[in-house]
Amino acid sequence: MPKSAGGEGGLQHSIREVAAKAGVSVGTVSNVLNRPEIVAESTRRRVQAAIRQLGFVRNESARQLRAGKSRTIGLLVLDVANPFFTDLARGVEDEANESGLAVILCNSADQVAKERRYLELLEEHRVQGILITPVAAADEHVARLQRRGTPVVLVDSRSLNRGQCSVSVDDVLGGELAIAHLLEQGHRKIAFVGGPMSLRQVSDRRDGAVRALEAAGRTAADLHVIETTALHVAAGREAGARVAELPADRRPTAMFCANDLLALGALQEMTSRRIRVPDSIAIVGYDDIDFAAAAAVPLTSVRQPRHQLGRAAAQLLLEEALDGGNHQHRQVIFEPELVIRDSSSTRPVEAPVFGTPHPRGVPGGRPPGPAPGSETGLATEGVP
Amino acid sequence: MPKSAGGEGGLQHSIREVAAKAGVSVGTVSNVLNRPEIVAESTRRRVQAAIRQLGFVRNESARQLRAGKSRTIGLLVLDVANPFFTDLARGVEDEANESGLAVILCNSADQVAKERRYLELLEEHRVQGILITPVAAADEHVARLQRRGTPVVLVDSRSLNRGQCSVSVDDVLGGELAIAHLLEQGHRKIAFVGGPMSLRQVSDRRDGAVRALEAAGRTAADLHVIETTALHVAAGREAGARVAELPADRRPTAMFCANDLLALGALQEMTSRRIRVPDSIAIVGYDDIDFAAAAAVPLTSVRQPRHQLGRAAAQLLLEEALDGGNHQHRQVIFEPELVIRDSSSTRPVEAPVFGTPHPRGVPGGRPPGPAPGSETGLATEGVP
DNA sequence: AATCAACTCTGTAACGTTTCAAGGATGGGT
DNA sequence: ACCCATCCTTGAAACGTTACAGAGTTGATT
Repeated sequence: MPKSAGGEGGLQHSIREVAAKAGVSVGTVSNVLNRPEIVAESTRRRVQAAIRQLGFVRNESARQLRAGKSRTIGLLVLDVANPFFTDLARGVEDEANESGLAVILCNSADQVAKERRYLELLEEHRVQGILITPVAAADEHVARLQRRGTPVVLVDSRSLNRGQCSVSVDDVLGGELAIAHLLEQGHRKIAFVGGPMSLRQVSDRRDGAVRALEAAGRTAADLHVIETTALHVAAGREAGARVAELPADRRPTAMFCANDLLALGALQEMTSRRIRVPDSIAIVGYDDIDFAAAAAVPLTSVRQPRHQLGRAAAQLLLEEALDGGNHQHRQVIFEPELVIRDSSSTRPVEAPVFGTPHPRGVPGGRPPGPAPGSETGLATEGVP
Repeated sequence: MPKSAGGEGGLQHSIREVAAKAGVSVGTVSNVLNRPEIVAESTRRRVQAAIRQLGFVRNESARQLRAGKSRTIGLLVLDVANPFFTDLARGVEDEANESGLAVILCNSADQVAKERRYLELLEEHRVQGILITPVAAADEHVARLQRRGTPVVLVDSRSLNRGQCSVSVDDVLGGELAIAHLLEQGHRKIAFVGGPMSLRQVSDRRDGAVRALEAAGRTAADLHVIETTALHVAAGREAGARVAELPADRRPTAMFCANDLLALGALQEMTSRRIRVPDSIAIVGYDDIDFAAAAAVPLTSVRQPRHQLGRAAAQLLLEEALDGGNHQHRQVIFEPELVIRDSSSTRPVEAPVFGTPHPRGVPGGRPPGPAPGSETGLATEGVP
C-alpha cells in the first residue's frame, strides 16, 4: 500500500489504492464508478465498500485530462455586484445544473485586462464553452477562442458578424420606450445618463432615446447626454450632482439612466438635496432589478427577462458544445417592457405597483417575449 | 505532426507540437513556460514564436494532475443574489487574485443537498481550499473534507470546536444594538423576523435581541418571533403581511429583520398597505447593503464589513494552504455597527445620512473593528 | 592535452483517469 | 467431450504536463 494505509484519515487516495483494497484491478474500479451496471454485484459492493472506507474522491483533473474536456462552463460578466447579473447567473446555473455542468463565475469589472485574463484562464481550464458579456469590442479575443474550438455565446450583447450565438434584449427599443413615456408625461428637456459609451448596452439605449425623440419631431440635440465612467450607484450619485448643479433654466426635467444602479444613485442624490422626484425631476431606470420597486421613490424602469436571458444563453451554449461541427449560430432577441412607477409619473399610478412581485400590463408597456423574426425554438421561453 | 498541422486554425495543440515546430524537446518548452530565465535567449524566442503561431494554450488539467493541486479556491455561499454575499465574494476575489488563484463561486441557495453536491465538486477539483457559509450544521461534511486534506474556512460563521479557521461578525452584538436602539426609541412590542432558525446568523441575531430585552428588564416572551422560510424580499413581504394583519392591539410597533432583503420586503408590504414607516411601525434591517440607504424609507440597518470579511477569510485560507502541517486555526471576529436612518426614528436624523456613501459615527453606533480578544494579525484589517 | 565548471538541452518517468482489446470463467447446447 | 455465447475482469496505453537526472557543448584553467 502506497501512502498512508487504510482508514479515512489518510489524505488523497487514488483509484489504484481502492483497487488494491478491494482486490480488483483499476479498470474495474473505474467501471464501478462510471458504468456500475456492467460489473457483477458482489464485486461492485466490495469496491463500493473500499471507496467508502478510504474516503476516496475522484480526481477531476485526471478525468478531464483523459476526456480532453471539462465538465464546466464559464460565465464572464461585467459586474457581479449588479443584481441584473446575479439574476442572469442564476438562470445560467439552473440550466447548467440540469446537464450536470458546473459554472465558473468570473467578474471582469468592466476591465479589458481582467476580461482577457479570465478568458485565458477559462480556456486553460478547457471549459465546454464560455458565456460572456464583453467589456468592449472583444471580438478579437472571442474569435481566437472560437477558432481554437471553444464555443462562445454572447450574453446581453449581439453578434455583428453572426460568427457566434448571442442572447440579448432589444436595448434600442428599451430606450425608445423610456423616452416615449417621458415625452408623453410632458417632459421636453431630458438627460441621458450612462457610460462608458463603449458598452453596447449603453449606446443602444441612447440611440433608442434619440429615435424616440426624432419620432416626436425633435432632434438628437435635445438629449442632454451625461456620460459616466461606470454603471454603479456612486456614478449615479455623481451624475445626479452634475444635473442638480446646472442652472435652473438649463436643468432637464427628466433623467433616463442606463441602468437601475445609476438611477438609484441619482435618486439618492436628489433626495439628499431635497430636490423632489418626480415633481422637480423625473427618473427612469433600466433593468428593473428587485430593488427598483423598493426605492425611496419607486422607480420606473425598463424590465429585462434576466433569468430567462441566462437560461437561453446556457441552452445555446450547450447546444453548440454537444452538436459540435454542424452548428448553426442563432441570435435570440428578447423584448424589454416598461414598468411605470412613481419616479416618473406625477399622476398617481392606478395600483400600488410595487406591492405585486411581477407587475404586468402596465400602461405604456408592450407584451414581453422575443421580437418578431427572432428564433422561435427558444422564443417561447420568453412568454410564460 | 499529429492532428492538424500548423496555423492558428487547428484546435487544441499540445506542448509536444510546439516542441516539434520549434525543433526542441518538450522539456524545453515546459521550461520556457515556467522558468524562462534558464533557457537560452535564442531558443526561448524560437519556442515563443511557435507558441504564438500555433495558438497554444496550456492545459490546466494536466498541470493540476501533475501538481496534485489546482490553482483555485472554492467559495460556497448561501445566496448569490444577496448583495451581502456578492460584496463578500469580491473581497475574496481581490485577495485570491493577488496570489494568482481563481475563485469558483458556488451558490447553495440554502439547500443542504446543493451544498453537499458543490462540496463534492470542489473536492473533486482538488481546490486549494474552501470558503463556506454553511447552510446548517454542516460540521460532518466539513470535518471529512478536512481529514482528507482540504483546508476549510468558515465564513460568516463560527467554529465551535476550533477545528477550523473562521471569520465572522458578532451577530449577537448586532441583535443587541438593533433592539437597544428600538427600545430607546420607546418601542415596547417588537417583532423579530427571520429564518430558518437553523442558520446560525439568524438565531444569533435573535439571541442578541433577547439579551437586549433582558438587559432592559424585560423577557424573551416580549419578542414576537416571526419565523420565515428564507431570507429574501418575498419572504419579507409575507412577514410584513402577517404583521399587518394582526389585530391592532397585538400588532408590534417595530420589526427587527434578520437581513436587509427581509426588511425591504416588509417595507414594501407596509407601503403598499399604506401603513406608515416609521410612524406606525419601525423597521430595522441587517447587513446595510447599498440598497438599504436607497429604500422607500431609508433603512436603519446593522452594518457588517462585507468586503473585509471576504478578504480576511481568503487570507486565512491561503495561509493554511501554504503553511501546510503546522497551522494554528484562528477565529477572527469583526464587530457590527448600527447605522440609523429614517425607518426607525421618528425624530429627523441630524444629517441626510443616505447622501454619504459610508456614514460613520452615527449615534448609537460603536466603533468598527474586531472585538477585543480576537486575532490581531488580521484584526487591523477591520479598522481602515 | 586534460580537467572542470558553467550552461543548455534532452528523454523519461510520473500524476490518476478512462477506454478497449483481449483473456478467463461459467454454463448451455450439441 | 467439444464449441459457443455470455458475462466479468484484466492490463496496458493513452491524455498533457512537469521535474529531474544526465548528456552534450563551450571555454577557461591547469
